[in-house]
Amino acid sequence: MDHPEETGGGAGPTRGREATRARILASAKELFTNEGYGSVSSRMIASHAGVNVALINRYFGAKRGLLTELLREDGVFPGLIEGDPATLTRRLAEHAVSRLHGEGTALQRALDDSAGDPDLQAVYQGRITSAMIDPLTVYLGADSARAHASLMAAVILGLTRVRLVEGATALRALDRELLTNRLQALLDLCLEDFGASEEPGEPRDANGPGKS
Amino acid sequence: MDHPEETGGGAGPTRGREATRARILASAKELFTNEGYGSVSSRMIASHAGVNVALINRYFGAKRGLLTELLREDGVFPGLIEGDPATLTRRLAEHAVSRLHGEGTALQRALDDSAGDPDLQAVYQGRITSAMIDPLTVYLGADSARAHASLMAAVILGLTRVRLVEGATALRALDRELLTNRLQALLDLCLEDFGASEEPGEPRDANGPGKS
DNA sequence: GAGCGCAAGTAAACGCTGTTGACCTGTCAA
DNA sequence: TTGACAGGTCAACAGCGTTTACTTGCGCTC
Repeated sequence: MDHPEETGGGAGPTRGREATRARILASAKELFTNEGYGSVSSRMIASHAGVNVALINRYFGAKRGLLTELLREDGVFPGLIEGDPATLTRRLAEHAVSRLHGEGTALQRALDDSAGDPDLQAVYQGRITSAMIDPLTVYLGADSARAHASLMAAVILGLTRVRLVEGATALRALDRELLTNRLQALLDLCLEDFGASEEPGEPRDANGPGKS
Repeated sequence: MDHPEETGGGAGPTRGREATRARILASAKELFTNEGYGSVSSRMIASHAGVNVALINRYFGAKRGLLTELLREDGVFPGLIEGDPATLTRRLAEHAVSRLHGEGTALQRALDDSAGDPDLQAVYQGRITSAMIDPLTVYLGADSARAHASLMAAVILGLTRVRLVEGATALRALDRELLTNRLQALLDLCLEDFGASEEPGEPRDANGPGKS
């Protein structure tokens, strides 16, 4: 198991289990970041890493395994949920706007763009639930917490989706502060107790924002 | 294979350009509906339709062409946007909730579930913009109409996304009327004029819906 | 030191995909 | 009768993710 010395030591060996694993992972990260997930084949990763294709499946089970691993270290929703409850929606809104503007890890951006792929879908399926909805649910801790959390997730994910599908040029052109405020208001609204709080017959602005 | 006269007309010939096209389309629809898009291969469609694989590409350019064609007749957002402006958000909310509950065309449901596929993504990319965001923008007709429309689209698409990724069990367990009301309120909020209307420092319910 | 044994790495294939170009074939017009 | 041509077929292409059987290299024990 433990591989002694590994020639030269220090900076890192170029052979051996851990070294190879790391090399594959690094290549995958670089290629996914630059080309997206779907456009990068197992063979490309392997040849870029200077290893055999079969090793990808040996070490990561399948191409999808690479994704899981990369996302684990990258952290899709880094500690947004812990913290002062009073500013939760503000933090989430800022995070979402930041994502909308293409900020965040280069890998995150690339994966957002590849979000179509079934593999990504499958991996996100777990991550969004476990890294976002579940913690939110626990955090809120009320009866219908899960529903509130799901609603918030919908708003946040929907924004990513619109960016992907339409470009969200108009949204990105808005004053950032104003957009963040609006988003926060939406998230706050997601949190409000379900019940008789709304009056459906009385939309606030049904004619649009200033039809003039 | 059967080689009838096809002069009988009426029910339709089984050979000839239009007949073959229709047969392929029907098979694609049936298979996509039952198995999803990604799991159905060109060869499966062809063999189900009793035609040669090459004909799919001859008549529809590619597998993706089948999708485009099917979606054209199916109508993803059937005339929701025209109508009384005062009830626009209500209609959209009801539509979204209905989709959330898995109602709508069987094909729509199936395609929602396959939404991952790059092909679907590409086709939806055009459709969501042209069948939802563009009309909404025109409909609203204000300065920042596009931004409002994008925001509404985000909420609606996000809901689909959450259903896909998490199941949205909690949301579907809610009283349907309450959920629709909340959704309508969210959409109304999307429509409000951007400006100094919100006070970001004062979240409505930051501790969650009744931490008790 | 010789030989064993296992982990690391490799080569070649498998079965599948969407797609294409060359080839038949039946029907209709000249 | 002959030609043209649309409709239909077949076999192949290039690529994919993945797997199986194999070779190599290294440490450990006898």
